[in-house]
Amino acid sequence: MSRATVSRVINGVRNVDPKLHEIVWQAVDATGYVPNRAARSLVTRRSGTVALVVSDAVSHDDDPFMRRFFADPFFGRIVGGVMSVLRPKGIQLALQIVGTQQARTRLVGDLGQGQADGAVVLSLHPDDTLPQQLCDAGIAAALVGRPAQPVPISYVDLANDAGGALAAEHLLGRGCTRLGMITGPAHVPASQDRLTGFRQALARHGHAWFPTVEGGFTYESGESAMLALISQHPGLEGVFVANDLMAQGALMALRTRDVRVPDDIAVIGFDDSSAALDARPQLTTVRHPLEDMAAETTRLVLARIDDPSLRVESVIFDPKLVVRQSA
Amino acid sequence: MSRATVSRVINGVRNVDPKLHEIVWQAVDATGYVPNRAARSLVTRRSGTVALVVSDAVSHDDDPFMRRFFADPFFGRIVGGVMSVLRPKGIQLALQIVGTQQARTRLVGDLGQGQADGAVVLSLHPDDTLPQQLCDAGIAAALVGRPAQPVPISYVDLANDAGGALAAEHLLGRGCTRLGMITGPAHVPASQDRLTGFRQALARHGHAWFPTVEGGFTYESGESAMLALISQHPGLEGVFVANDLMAQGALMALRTRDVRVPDDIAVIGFDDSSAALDARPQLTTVRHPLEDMAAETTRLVLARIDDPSLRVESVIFDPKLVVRQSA
DNA sequence: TCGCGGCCGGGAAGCGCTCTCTGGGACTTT
DNA sequence: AAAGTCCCAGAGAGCGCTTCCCGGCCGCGA
Repeated sequence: MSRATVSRVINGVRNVDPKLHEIVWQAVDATGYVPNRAARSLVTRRSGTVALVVSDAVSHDDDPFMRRFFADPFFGRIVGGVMSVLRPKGIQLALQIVGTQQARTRLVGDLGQGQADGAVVLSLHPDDTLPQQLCDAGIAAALVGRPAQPVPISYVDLANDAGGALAAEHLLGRGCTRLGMITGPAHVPASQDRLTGFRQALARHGHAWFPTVEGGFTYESGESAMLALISQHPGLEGVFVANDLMAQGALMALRTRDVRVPDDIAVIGFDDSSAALDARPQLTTVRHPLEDMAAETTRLVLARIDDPSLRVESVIFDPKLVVRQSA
Repeated sequence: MSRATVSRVINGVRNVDPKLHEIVWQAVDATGYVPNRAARSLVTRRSGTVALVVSDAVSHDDDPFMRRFFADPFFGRIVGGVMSVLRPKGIQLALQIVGTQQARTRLVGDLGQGQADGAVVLSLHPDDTLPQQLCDAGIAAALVGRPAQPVPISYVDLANDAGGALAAEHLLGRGCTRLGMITGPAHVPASQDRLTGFRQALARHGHAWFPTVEGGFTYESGESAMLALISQHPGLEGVFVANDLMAQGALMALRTRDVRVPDDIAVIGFDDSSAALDARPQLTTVRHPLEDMAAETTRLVLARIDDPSLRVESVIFDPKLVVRQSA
């Protein structure tokens, strides 16, 4: 029997005599034959791999930021989401971290040459050029989170502003009138949107202004932000915190000041991460379906690999409020 | 100029005329040439890839365990450690999750055939057959954490028992006499070792027995374990908790009972994860250098790829006590 | 019975690269 | 000056696979 026939059977193309078909599979099982991926890639010009690219401005791995980044559930949840769609299809995941401009250019070259068929991109830097480069090179790619600058590339994002609005409505619905917010870093798009949504919802209800303190998405920054907030604005009844980790810190701050939650001050977090469940009282929070979003991003990439002529697409997920004890 | 010469220049073999050398690199820069990885792999039989394999008994990705696993810093920290040694060498990381026995067999086949040059393995299941399979197939691999069953495969582990001893000595050194422990799941080797080390150190100081409660490495289990511990053993002066997350929960439990830490009860955690810094008071804990260990595991794999005749090796890291506020 | 059309299997090319082998040029040695 | 030596560039094979193309076989219709 010729290699050609075997190849046809294994790839399931064209009608091959069922008897031969059977014989081939038996032989494969018996000998434990595994096709050589490199050889196959060489001729099909497909690698059967999707890259998960983390693009940042950090060049060395021992950088504390990178350490934090990997230790943060954010990264793992995205990996989990991507894997959940790749695994059933037998597609490989290759992880790529690019910090320098040189690395970015190199990555685009490698990708363009077929190292991976497509890329799921996490662009962490506000003026990251990677999305544009990917786009120019015609690589099947999609971002998790909207690009900081307008680039014709597919992406999946969360309606962060709607999440902020959800928090506002809930707080208002509880009867809290004097509200405040602990925001994320001002330069992060998601932070901005959460603030905007919260602000607009309050404005619709006639609340023209509310105090804010900027945090850094860390436990400690949430703690100190809350301390600052309550000392400067003693009458506060409700606080929206831009992520759960900060909210957990905020809760601790309130506890040390003997402020009861939610009776004295109601607190709403954002993300519905494990920190929300680990906080006491458990956090009422806005659910950020990161796994689902990463999965959807991956599907977008896969679709584009199948049909490169597909137009650029964006999918916006709606956040949901998860009511627990803190508000 | 022939392809052979170009190949030699790019791979830096043999003495090539410096002038030609220069010309080639100029041409490469000018045309943006990127070597085809598949073609290169085909002939060199090297993929330039190392796989990070997570081997577990879970077959579907939506499994809550897998979700937890990815969201846990454990996974990310290992990825970070592996990347830190792979990245400078330009080696790719391919992520593989294998849940079923079939997937394991398939993985070994793929690896044996050259899909990756080696594997860093996270074996999560006590009677996982993967280490043995990898070993039988002669694949360059090493485990993070010792194998549950004796298998001639390289691994990197932490001297968990020494960590337990460190905690015991510190607690004793503070003058705490009536000690207790919140352990991890009994079937996890690392849990057992931490308990054993703690017990033996106490025994050396004449403490024949101490109360223990088994937890599940989660915040909530730490919280309820601590509640159980102090209600059953009111005179406790110090508690060793088998990981930081449980310790954080334990701290919260003590706080709700108005037990002062460390004055009434001293608490020591394990891992030195972000939970240790986010706890109030900040946790005194045993540092688990997971990134460094993952990096070392990767180096072991790389060494074995370079020289398959290398003998099986194990590297045991020593834990260090990080003294903060809780003990 | 012969011719034609439709399928199925095999031959062979070739994907892009590395590497051995060989030829030739330059330099050294006798 | 001739022969030997050494080193560098090019020719070409071949890695393992897919796929185009073609030949042959079978079935159906005339």
